[in-house]
Amino acid sequence: MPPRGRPRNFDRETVLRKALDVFWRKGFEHTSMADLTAAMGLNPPSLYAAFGSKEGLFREVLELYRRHGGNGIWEAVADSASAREAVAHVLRRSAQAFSHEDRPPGCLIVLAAPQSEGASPAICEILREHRTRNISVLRERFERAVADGELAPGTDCQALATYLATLQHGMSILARDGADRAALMSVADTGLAAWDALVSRPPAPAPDPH
Amino acid sequence: MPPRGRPRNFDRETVLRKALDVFWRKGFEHTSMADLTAAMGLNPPSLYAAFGSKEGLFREVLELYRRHGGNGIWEAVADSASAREAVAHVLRRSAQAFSHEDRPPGCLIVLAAPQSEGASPAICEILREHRTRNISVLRERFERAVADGELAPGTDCQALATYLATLQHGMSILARDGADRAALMSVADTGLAAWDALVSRPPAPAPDPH
DNA sequence: CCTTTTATGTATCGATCAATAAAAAATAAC
DNA sequence: GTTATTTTTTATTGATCGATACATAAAAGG
Repeated sequence: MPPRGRPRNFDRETVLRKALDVFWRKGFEHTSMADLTAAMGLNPPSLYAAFGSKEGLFREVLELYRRHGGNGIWEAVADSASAREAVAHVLRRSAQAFSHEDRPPGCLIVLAAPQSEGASPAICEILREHRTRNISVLRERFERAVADGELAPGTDCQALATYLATLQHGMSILARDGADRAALMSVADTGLAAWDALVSRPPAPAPDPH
Repeated sequence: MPPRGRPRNFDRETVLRKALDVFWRKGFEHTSMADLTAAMGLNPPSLYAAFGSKEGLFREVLELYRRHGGNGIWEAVADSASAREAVAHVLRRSAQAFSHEDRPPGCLIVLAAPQSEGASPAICEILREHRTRNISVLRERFERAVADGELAPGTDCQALATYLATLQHGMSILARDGADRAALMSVADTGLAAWDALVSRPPAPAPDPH
């Protein structure tokens, strides 16, 4: 049964995708409501009735990004067959996603509001939490790898996770600076080679024959 | 001999430091002229007479940052005794500088205007060139290290330089997200360990006895 | 002194910011 | 058809944006 009043003549997800594109290219602060209404094809009152405010719109855009635009970079980490596969996936998938020709370069979550002051504090905090969670996701996978025996006991999983997330966040800057897919993939491959070298177990000491 | 008219009652460099602090914390776009006049203690006409425009002020702030605020992260690369020392210096000095308690966290050049659209295109381009130059500085040092025999012939200097600059740029994001000096230094040390592992020459084949 | 020159303080410019008021339009319930 | 409900359209709102006009103040040159 349709609702009582006049039906809206736009699809919520369709216009959210338009908003995502604008926020992704221009960041939160520099995207004006005029930019959004133009891109979404809505008059301001329709936009505010549907999404509440610029900040509320961005929150919904961020959810859409995580569902469809985030490209599954981080979601696959927990289910990956090994820590190495998780690292390879994150780095290479990032290189691909950040150079996708149909999308703005780099990651919305890294690039949309890097200032600690200035942009809406709530927006900054949400994005910061997403970035911090990237580290946790990696760390937890690495800890499991230690328990599984893939990684040596005593491996500093927090340090490795922070290091890799930092590299991946830097790849957004690189992409935004115009790097092509080959350059991004080169960084990913170098990072993966570094991973292999970092976590290679030193030759196990000969077991005590006694 | 003093100039003809009424002397200005502020020191150019002193107020530039105030402006640097504001731009560093809030980025180019979200810093308003009202923020700047308040922090610098100037009325708008004095500010415009001295610096021309917000963009002109930022250009001078950027020069000041490179001279005094940049902390000598990249300047020492060309003169470093070895490629490894250059890498160690860049990573560790960044960890220190990005967590200096008297300064905003992270690097102005990475954080001030990450959007490709939106902020003044000229400002974005200047910052982008600085970041790109970071890669070149590293690459050139690595190429010299290959010529010196420190690095193996055939080493992909461009890939290594891009990888390390990407890591260093990511450290600004990490710092802006609140990481303390220990966390930043952990990333630096991990990156340095990765460097050592990446460039370690495979054992040289036994020289042909003939 | 008076003129010239430069900097300052006050007040404000038009443009744009995010967000709305009010009325007309389009549907369902009755 | 009439009413109730919701969306759309049009036209603005006060606030803030970067940047200035204008008059005054403070110095040097004559």
